[in-house]
Amino acid sequence: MARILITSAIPYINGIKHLGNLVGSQLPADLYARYNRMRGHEVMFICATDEHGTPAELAAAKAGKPVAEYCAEMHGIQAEIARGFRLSFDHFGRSSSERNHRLTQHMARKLGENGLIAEVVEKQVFSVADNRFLPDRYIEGTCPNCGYEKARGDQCENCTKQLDPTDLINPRSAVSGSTELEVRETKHLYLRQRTLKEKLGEWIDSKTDWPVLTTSIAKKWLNDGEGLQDRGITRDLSWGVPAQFEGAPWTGMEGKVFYVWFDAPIEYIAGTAEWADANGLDDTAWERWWRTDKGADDVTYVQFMGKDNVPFHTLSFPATIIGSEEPWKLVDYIKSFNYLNYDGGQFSTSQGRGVFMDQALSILPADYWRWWLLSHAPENSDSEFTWENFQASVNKDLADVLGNFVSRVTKFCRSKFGEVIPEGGQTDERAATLVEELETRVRAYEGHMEAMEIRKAAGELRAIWVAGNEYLQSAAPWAVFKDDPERAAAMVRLGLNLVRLYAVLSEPFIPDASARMLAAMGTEDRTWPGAIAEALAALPAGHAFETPEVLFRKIADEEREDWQGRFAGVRT
RNA sequence: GGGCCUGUAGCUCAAUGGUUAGAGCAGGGCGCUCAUAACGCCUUGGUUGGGGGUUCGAGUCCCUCCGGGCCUACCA
Repeated sequence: MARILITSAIPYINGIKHLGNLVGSQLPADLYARYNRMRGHEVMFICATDEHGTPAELAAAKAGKPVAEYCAEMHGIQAEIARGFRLSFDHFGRSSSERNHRLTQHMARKLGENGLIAEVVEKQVFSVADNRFLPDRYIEGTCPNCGYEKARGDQCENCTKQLDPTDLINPRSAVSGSTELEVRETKHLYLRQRTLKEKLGEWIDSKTDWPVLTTSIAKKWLNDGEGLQDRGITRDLSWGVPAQFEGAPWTGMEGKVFYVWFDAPIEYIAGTAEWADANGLDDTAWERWWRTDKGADDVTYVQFMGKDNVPFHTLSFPATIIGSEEPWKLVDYIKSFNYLNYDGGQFSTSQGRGVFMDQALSILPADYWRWWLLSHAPENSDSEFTWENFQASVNKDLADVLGNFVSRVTKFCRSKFGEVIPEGGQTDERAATLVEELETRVRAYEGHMEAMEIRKAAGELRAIWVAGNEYLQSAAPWAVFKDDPERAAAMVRLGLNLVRLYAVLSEPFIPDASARMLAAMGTEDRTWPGAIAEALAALPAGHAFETPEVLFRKIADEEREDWQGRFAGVRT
């Protein structure tokens, strides 16, 4: 039994995430966690909300609420939606937790003691009306290059020219529109990543099995231009982890907080501590997942994230861990994803374009989305959601191939033998052929799941479902029944056992349907199949079952057209 | 501007430099009737974005052009 630590990139607090966010981190992480639990491994699966930073403060202000209250509320909403999608976190924490405050400050202090923090005085734009320093992109003005009037301080989206906020003509605050802007001096702490460049480079080079997407982004940041740069890890904000605390080896940081990207990954650790707290366990319970001096030596740590998160997980966070010179567990494998696009364009939170997690669940149950998203996960390149494709995949794969298989087996048995696994008869060579095929396919499925080849795993699982229909078609128990009911009984017994086997194999993808299939078969036996022949004998003759309601309903053309129109425009 | 990824059948995607480029869906034909008009079998369909090169051999490696995407360090 292995011990596997899994973290999903933590979703930002300001609003409900769309399906692209879901499929880029939380959903594949959940798939992997569920699979490993099914295989009997000890799994710790942690996620949280990422609650600090300028956008959170602005979103709270817009909602007319204190930021702490706003975040608490949004955390509750996101947690509820995560449950709706059956995301099986062992704990869904908060980066604003007391645990994360303490651990973030601890890390900063260690880094300071190890000479890895520099104090830097720099100039930043301050908005008097907003009473806050503005990040570059929150300053708008006319582009000096192309004349576009809504250019941002970091870059003009019209001509793509890189800008400095002071380049802008008629600069104004993107928050309030105020033009009362001043350049002020402010002191910040910098993490001296340059010092760690060599160690980080060696570490990345040792990860030869990581996805190209992951290592190429890391290497680019490490080696491009002047190489890895030191990075500011504090901000002039009020909501966050205070950068000044008892024993901190620096002064003059009053009223400043750590940068959200400094404290967010630390929340993976703090979130595990929150898990221990929530379950009444002491520190040793979470430290055995994270401290290699306290039992985490045999842990395999896998992170899931969208490609935009990669630099922070390959460089900044490891710099924090390595720089602390404490025995924290470093990540073993990073699975990164490209983006999911929506019907020819991008999902857009600001424009309300695309399907958001709450809307998705209001239309169809979680399994429908889980299946489509996972079987189309953007592993190698950006992929695209279209309603036609969604409808076709769900109807064919879930309703016709799997759902109808369960339906035809159970209903045939009910009408000929009653709702009990029938006895008697022998299976023939067709059954042997099926067992042989499943043996190969199940092992291939396991291989893909272990390698986190999600689309390939989905394809293999589907082929396993199809094999059941092929068997029934060639065995034709409905014809055999007419003059040899016992032989038909053996075929049906096999078919009903296939339903149980499919429930077990499919659990990571479609947990609700899996549970319904097991319930219908009247069993709680979720044993992962070793030898297929044995697994197909789990339900003995005489065992009672129930004929389930339709497992997956089909999506009608009119529904699809309705949804297509509903999610094209601006969210109301 | 720079870096990386990407372009394969109508659609979504596969193919350690090695037979005749494969699947699923859609399309066509046949079969079956247990089942959610479902299932099974057979089948049409490709100058692998264009051009050049390396190689006994290129979807794959190199150059170039065209198209799409991401990142580019103060959004997260």
